[in-house]
Amino acid sequence: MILGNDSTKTKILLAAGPIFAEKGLRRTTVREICAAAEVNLASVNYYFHDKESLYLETVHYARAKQNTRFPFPDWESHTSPEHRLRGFVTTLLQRITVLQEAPWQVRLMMNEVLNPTDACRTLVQEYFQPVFERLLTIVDELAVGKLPSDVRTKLGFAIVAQCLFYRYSNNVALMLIKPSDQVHFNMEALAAHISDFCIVAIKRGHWENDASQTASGFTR
Amino acid sequence: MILGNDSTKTKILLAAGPIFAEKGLRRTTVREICAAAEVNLASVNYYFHDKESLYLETVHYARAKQNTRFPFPDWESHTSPEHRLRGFVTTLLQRITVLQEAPWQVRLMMNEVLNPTDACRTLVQEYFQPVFERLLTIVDELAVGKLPSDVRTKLGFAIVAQCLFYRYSNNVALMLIKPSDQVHFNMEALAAHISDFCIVAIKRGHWENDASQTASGFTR
DNA sequence: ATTGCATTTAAACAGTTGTTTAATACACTT
DNA sequence: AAGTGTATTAAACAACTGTTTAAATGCAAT
Repeated sequence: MILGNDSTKTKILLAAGPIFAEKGLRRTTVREICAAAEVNLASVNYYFHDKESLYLETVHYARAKQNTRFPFPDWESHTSPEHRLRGFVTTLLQRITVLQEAPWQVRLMMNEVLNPTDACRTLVQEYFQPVFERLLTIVDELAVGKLPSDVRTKLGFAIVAQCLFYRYSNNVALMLIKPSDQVHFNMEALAAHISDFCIVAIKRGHWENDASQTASGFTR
Repeated sequence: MILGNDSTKTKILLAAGPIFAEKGLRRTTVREICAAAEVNLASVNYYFHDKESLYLETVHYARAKQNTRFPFPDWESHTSPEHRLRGFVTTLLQRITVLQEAPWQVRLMMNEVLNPTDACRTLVQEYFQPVFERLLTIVDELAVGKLPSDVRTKLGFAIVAQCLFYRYSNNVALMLIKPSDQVHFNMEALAAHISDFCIVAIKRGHWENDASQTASGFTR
């Protein structure tokens, strides 16, 4: 069945997205969705069986949409890993940043990360996993030697963590930043800082062996 | 008024904490709290006026309690900043980690960070701010030169971000870690890795000037 | 025109929610 | 013993929830 943008089913789907994203599954009411979609109250149950099934379809729709927006750059082969990482971090920040009023698709997926429902597993497999693998290849190129599998993952997490921080903890972060400094926390500056921070750590750290480097290299 | 542990008011306060922490303000019901506290349904409104006021008092209580548990070590003056950072990261991870079944006080405060209510501002001022300042003094000692104010904050965020990641994104992280690697993601190993990662980046990076180091130092 | 079927609609249902009420029980003072 | 103020209780209230129902509507095929 091909659905036009004005069909009742798609009207519901499009209206439900932003509302679910803002208030989560539990706090949004079917009545609110139907009012926004300008359809009858019973339509949700008619087309989606129940509220939760509509939510699952909404998450699926959000993921599909977000794949085409802010695509990761397709670098030429001679691009340095430093440049690639900078591009990766920039794109990731663009996708998730709250500063520029993140689209509801992002909010929806973030909610899934923080408070997973049944939609979370496929979200990771089909959306996060490929992106993360891509990041890890950059990490491999940056590192001097071959990385142990777990260290590789930890380094990838370190990069992602810093990007996510400015989304999850944005409210608190703003309270901890001196007002006169807030100019320096725009997206470009943050992307540059995070990239530089991780590049230094990955290139200069000794990650080849599992053992901690603190015990050997640092004074107590 | 001095309240015994068996008074109705404290019974409510103690019962409400874990429930609010697990389900958030909206999804917990007054009936559930009263059942857990073994008090009458009307007692919440009698002692706390309404549900939200009880929630605010619960957050306040949680913050007060958490200050005494997992205290940050009081290092001797000759302790190296590397060692202090390791201790800081370890304590922070201990406080917030989900692996060891975080106490409800932590969950409650995390919920406030992600979905701030009126309780968030005082939480930051009286709890997060002092801890963060403490971290920044360690960062200052680690860095080679004097840090610009905004860079100082960014470096502090970098450390906090990596600790928070393993709490906020724990579910997703577990799906991205190879099963055979999961042994290496225990608390001690993570604390060591995060510390080492940040120590290398802070000590070896050139953070004195505002300008990005990528443009000058890295090849394209 | 009539049939058949998908869609839409208003209304009702059954359950849960936070809050209020009015009656009762209790401890303490006078 | 009577009075007073606090604490507790069961019940009810009013609003809101997701879902269901049964009737009405639209519309293409017969």
